[in-house]
Amino acid sequence: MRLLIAEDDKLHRSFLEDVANDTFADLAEMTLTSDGEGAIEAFKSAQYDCVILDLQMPKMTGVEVAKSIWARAPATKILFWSNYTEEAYIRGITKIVPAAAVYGYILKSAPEEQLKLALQGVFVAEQCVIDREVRGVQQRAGNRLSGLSELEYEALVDLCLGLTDKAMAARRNVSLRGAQSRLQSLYQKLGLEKGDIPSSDWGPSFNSRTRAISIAMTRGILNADALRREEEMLMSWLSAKSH
Amino acid sequence: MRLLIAEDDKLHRSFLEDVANDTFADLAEMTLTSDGEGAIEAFKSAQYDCVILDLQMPKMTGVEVAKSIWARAPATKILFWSNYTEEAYIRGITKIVPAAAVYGYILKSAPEEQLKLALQGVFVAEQCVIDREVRGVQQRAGNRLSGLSELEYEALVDLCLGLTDKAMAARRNVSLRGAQSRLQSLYQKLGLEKGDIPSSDWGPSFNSRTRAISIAMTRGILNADALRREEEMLMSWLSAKSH
DNA sequence: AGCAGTTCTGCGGGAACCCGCAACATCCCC
DNA sequence: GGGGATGTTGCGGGTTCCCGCAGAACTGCT
Repeated sequence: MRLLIAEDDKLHRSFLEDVANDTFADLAEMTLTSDGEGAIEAFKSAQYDCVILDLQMPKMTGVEVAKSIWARAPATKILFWSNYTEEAYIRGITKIVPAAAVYGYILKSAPEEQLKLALQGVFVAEQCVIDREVRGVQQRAGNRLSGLSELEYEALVDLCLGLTDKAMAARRNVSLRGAQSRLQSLYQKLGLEKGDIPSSDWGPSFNSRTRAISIAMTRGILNADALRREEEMLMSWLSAKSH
Repeated sequence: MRLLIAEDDKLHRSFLEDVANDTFADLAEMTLTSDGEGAIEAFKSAQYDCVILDLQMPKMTGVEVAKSIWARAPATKILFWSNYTEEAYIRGITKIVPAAAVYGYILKSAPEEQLKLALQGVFVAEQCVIDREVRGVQQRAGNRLSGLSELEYEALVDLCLGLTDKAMAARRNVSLRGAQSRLQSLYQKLGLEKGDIPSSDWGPSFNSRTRAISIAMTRGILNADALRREEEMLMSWLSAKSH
């Protein structure tokens, strides 16, 4: 077994190293990296069949690293090992996981025992091991009623970036009304009914536009990290637009 | 010396324990807790002169814990030990630190050597030890030109919570135009000039209201955690308003 | 007192936004 | 081919927002 580990926190990294050494007797090689670029480079120079990834690393998300790895070798088994159950990451993962790929998702707060089980399950037994809590979020996100569709998610991103309706329309190639329509269904999904707050005396307390952002951020549908990445994508689109 | 440590990540916690044991020979007592409530309770039942706090813990921020501790015993020496340099936390700290209090702020990413130095500096030599990076943010926040005034910060909070102008006016006890005026100066401070994006052909690309939120979040002036706390304060104000 | 700096206020107009209504266009499934 | 679900588009009007102008209040400093 050849194992690659990417984790920026040095304590967590050496912890993973210890547990891996403890769990597997047949480790042909183990490589440790502290960021996404390092992981991708390491994977290019030598093939690994098992990978442990921290989501939330400087510069590059674990999700992006996984995407690059799976693009090169779809059979690679990946265990995601993260701090929180941010919906932003979970959505990203379920979007890039290949058809029959083996992967796992476990939280850092879980006891060591569970981590060992996950390592065994994903890397040896080749089964998907998803933490209960994560599973819950994943299911909600996939649910047609409570989760956001791809289009609604796009609208949310544009909204959080601070675009106007007109700009959204231009970016997504729809009419102005089309963009507004997407916003409307987004508001509905996020639960922005008029009677949210029991009818205050000084009129409507919430501005749908900004309230939607507030809800998205507190629920973790989008986080500051994802926002920074989306900002970059917006900028590159902007410069491409002006040929 | 009597030392209290609050840190939710168990790896980091035991690391702190080791380093503290390693650094100080005269430890009369050391208590470890994994959340804010535990720390406050521990501090009530037995006096400590030195405290290490993680910001960003579940339910209660290290900032709130520090506030409670300093309210009870202003001479307590506190070392903040955090992941990132979120302006949200730094602003909170500088707001609650008593006149002549001794404290320090060091990042988890710093090498062990620096942590030891900070422990010595704050707890023994009784000097303030602030990480360079943090110091930079702190200074920018205090600067009249680039940093936000208290009023502008309030406006930002209300904005990010999704309130309407009218609701802000009601909450802050100013006229409608007053609230809008605060927003205007906020926009200006955040750098929302009209020519931000080089004059796109399809009109103004950014909605000031949402763009301001975007900038605040990516810069870390406000984070999801702080937002959730502010949300609670808003709700309690709301229910108080309707007696 | 005088003066600068900051904040609050009303007024008014132009722009942006929210959304109900109604008409299509797809696509899928029975 | 007839529902059904989903997504797009135009129209219209009521609301909210953004902001320039100008005056008033309040601070701290000389």
